[in-house]
Amino acid sequence: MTTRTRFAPSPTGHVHIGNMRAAIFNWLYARHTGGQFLLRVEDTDRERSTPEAIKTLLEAMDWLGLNVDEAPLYQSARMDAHLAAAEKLLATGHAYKEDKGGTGQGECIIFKMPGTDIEFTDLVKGALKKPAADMADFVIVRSNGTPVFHLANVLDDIEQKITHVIRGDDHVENTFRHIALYKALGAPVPQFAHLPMIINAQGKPYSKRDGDAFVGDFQSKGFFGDALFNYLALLGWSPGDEREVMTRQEMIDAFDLVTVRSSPAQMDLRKLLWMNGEYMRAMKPADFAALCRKELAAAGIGIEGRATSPTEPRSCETARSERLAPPINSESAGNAAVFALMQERTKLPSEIVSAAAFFFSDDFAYDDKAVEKKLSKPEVFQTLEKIAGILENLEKFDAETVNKALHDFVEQGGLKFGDVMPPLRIAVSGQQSGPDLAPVLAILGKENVLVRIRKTIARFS
RNA sequence: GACCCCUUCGUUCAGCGGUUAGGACACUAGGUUUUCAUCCUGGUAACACGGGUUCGAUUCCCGUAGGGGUCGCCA
Repeated sequence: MTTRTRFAPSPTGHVHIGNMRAAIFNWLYARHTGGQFLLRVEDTDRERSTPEAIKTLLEAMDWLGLNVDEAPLYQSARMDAHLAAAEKLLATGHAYKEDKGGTGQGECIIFKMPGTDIEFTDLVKGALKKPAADMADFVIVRSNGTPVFHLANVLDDIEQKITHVIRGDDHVENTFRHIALYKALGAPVPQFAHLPMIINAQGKPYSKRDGDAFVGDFQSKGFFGDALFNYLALLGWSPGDEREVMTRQEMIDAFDLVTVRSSPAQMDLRKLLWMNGEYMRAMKPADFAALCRKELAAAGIGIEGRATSPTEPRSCETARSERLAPPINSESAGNAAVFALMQERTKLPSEIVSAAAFFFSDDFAYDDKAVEKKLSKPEVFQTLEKIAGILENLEKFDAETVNKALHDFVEQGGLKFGDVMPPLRIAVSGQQSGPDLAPVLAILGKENVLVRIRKTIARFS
């Protein structure tokens, strides 16, 4: 018998990270066992289950690569079947009608617990047992005629032939009731695996106020679906060895439910960030370049020529002449060099713009603190002037040549690197930190570097 | 309150009767670098507590404490 797992969320417009981890474990288990992974949309709450909410859900799954093997089952379409089953339970004596609480709202249908102890072996928590005395009968159809979660959930799992119910810890108590339902319905009881919750630093369920709690939050911040998947898979599970950054296939191969931990786990956004950086570095240069282009374009920075600033049209010749020399040439080699420099030091796409914009725009902003700290003494400007002179006379302007020229300058002048490099970096980039300076200068090109140095001198001396 | 579950470095995952208790993130000290980041080499840091069982417990059992979950005509 092939395994069939499912993700059964109720669409609310947001997909909680804890829910998504349950989906990931379901997916991983189905793939590991060569079975099927299904989706059931529990959309009986018509208020919240809007088309947009369902779309959000589907997009989140798609983003994380959680492909399903069959068309989703929409619970709202199953009401007749649920009600019919309730009638059957009534007919077989497993349920009865009652005006519970005597509210006068009419009779609801109540499932009669069998009166025996119920036990099952949870795949992650082990043997679990509940005595008959601790379990009360429960409502399966409301007095308004609508089915309750327990009935609908079990019936749909039967309909979808689910063999392994992998879900959140908060459902363990329900499981005893569900097992009784399966038996009364004459259906085989599936295996259960209850996942511990994701908690915050206070040990409470991780929620929105603890930080990013929804899949969409991570997506919009630029995290990769694969990185989040990888991180979440490792929250409560490990392959048994010391691998952490793993491919999908490696995770599928190593996954198992019995090795899932049964204690709650806390989100560590810093480790997620680190992992995202690992995925960033593992990207193909071409893919990373495409990402850079996208980010820069979104920030209004054209990388094939001058900066494109919507507020500053550059058609006027006068305005043009006042601007700096053109930024680096638009040859793809130049861009590729920038991207290569960035790929080594970026963890989130959003960092690209702030760190690399100066390559493409002569309108880069100066870091006030850096200026105050490094460009305050008069002699700094003399030094910059000298450097400009030296660079201007260089025949070649590749990183190696530039690097040697700068080293020679420092040594012959009896200076310290700290007196020379930081001001120069600020002059050409506005920032006090960044990639190796020589390659940066080489990429910018001699003309740009000279103009930027002189503009800096003019502005701050 | 009742019932159930959980408890190894700050976080996370290993360990499944005998280990110098390991890896990763974070932190930190050096190295590399003009700087930040990357990278390399180190370091700090944990078995909640008390009883058993055993030649021997982080590992097994029982308590205690702490934390969490569930007790709806919500899902």
